[in-house]
Amino acid sequence: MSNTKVLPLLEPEAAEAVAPCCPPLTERALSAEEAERTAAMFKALSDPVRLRLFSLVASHEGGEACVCDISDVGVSQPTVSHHLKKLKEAGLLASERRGTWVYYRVEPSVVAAMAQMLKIA
Amino acid sequence: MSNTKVLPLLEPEAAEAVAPCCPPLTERALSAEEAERTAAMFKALSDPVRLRLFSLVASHEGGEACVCDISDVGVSQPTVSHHLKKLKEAGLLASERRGTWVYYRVEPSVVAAMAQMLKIA
DNA sequence: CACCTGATTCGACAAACGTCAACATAGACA
DNA sequence: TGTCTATGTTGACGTTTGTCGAATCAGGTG
Repeated sequence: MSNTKVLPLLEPEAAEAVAPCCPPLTERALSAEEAERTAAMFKALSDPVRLRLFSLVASHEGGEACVCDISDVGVSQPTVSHHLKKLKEAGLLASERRGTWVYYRVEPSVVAAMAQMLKIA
Repeated sequence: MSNTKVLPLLEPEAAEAVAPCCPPLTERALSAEEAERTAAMFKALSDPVRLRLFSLVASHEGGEACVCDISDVGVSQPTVSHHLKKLKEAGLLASERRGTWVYYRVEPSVVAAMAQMLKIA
């Protein structure tokens, strides 16, 4: 196939959309588009396996973890890869290959935006 | 179905599921059961329509809203009812019938628990 | 009582999702 | 070069989810 394909590291659209998107949910009602974008972030954490993977990365020393360190969550390796991809597409994780292994780390600003929305009262 | 400790303010089911579940995700990795319970809460907010309904209730004056006040989110009324039920089952909303109308309000402790999990350093 | 309005439940269907086995790709090393 | 290990991708399958129309329930009013 083509060797000039674009790497979906962190789509500029997602990066821009997430940062200024989120007033606290008590402040005002969300528009349809805001709800669409925001729901996508929550959906990324709505699966038990994904949530475990995310917590494994988030709680790992150094703030990042190799896939090999977090693959023991009770599903097959392709499934782990699939979930990590979803977390990456949602902007919650970033990945980087260093030699043999691929490391994932949390994208703090996106998670902070989610937390801010849940600032009730 | 009832377990050891139940907070008086919450439905037994919801209190059981939510109360002791949530260290910050950076603190340690979630167990399978913790992830199961927690993912259910995030799943409740993972749909755009549900998220809009939730924000409509949360941002409504007095902290509660009649179904009739928030039904205009672009789906049929049975669908609205279905989503409100899901939010209630997840412990995020509580409902009360007063005469003709049914009022929904946010369950602050549950939302606070979710926010605490996203406290990323 | 009958009638009306607000809200939920039921039944059905298409779309989205999670999962796996098989295959493909990337890098290390001999 | 070839082989081995670590990740990612593909294709398929069963389950779950979101949606609606129709029916039903609940409460107020005449």
